[in-house]
Amino acid sequence: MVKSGTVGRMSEATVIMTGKLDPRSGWEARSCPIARAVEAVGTRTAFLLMREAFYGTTRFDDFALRVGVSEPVAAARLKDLVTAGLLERVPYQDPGQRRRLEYRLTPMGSDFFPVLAALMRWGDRWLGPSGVQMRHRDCGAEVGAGAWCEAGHPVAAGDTELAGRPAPG
Amino acid sequence: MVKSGTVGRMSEATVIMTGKLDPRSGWEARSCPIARAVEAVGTRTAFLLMREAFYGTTRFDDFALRVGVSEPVAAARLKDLVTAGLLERVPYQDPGQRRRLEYRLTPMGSDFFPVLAALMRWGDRWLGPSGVQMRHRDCGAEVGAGAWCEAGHPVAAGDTELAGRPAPG
DNA sequence: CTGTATCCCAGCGGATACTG
DNA sequence: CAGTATCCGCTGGGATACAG
Repeated sequence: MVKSGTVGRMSEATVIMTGKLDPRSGWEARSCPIARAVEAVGTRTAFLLMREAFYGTTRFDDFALRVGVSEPVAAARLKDLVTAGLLERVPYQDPGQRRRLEYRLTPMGSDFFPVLAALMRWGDRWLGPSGVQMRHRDCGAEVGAGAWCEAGHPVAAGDTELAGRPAPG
Repeated sequence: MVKSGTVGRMSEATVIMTGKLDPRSGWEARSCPIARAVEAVGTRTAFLLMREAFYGTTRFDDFALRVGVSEPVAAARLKDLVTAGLLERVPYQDPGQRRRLEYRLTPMGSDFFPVLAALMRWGDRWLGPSGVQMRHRDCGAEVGAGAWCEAGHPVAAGDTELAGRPAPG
């Protein structure tokens, strides 16, 4: 989000890169990639806008309508996402039409896809089937998401060890 | 979040399952698994609490300290996560100590792991290396995350087709 | 069609104080 | 150690109106 505020008192010096977070646990802002990722994307609405982008939405109106937020909110969150580098506004021109701008995923934004895929799979599994299916265009098989180690093993929660994390407390 | 509010005006009848969202796009609350997943987890803080749970944190104080939120906030979000079914409070007793409660991941919560893994990988790749490494306990290899289809192909953004989504607009 | 400006409300979160 | 109670400010978000 790269915004000020939200976390009450904190010196400017503690704000690194994507920002803020508590001096008590220096861990947060400096190191934790999850914290930084959530921070970079922003709010719930931003997540949904990213979803729309993956679904192929490019026009402002469609973003607002399909995500179900008001125009001012859509404008603000889209701007945030552009600032964060996940989306970009590119001009285009349909034949015979005037010049327009559309929102498109940057490489950084495109690479966010596994997060959305993982969320989709989890939601379908634990919150009841949604009736929505995502298929691989090339082969038609359904798309899943998960974690694995570089040796190729699937990795579940608890199968991991962390290194490089600052001592807690 | 399973909370009221936030979305201004909307009849109770439109609130389905995990809640709220705009009647304009019936799609939201009913179908979109991503919207429901984000909704179920809740806020930024809830994400970070889930991260801590995966890192092995079980005690209230540690959650508050390591996530960097005040006790009231930690209490509220942890309660939400328990209500949502991601965490559970289980009693335990160390020898010679009094009875305690600890927060533990439910199966539903454990299965959220791929989302966190994907966020971690994305954060490290696009927001700069964090210095944190997650390794597979069994083999020591680093853990990644991504999407693939059931035929085994890796799937990137744009390689997908959606089915079952209500017509937008 | 693609936004911006303004006003208002409500939830999240910080701080402090207090209980078991 | 594990919370709860209270107060208060900030940001996100809805609604409406207006602009390029």
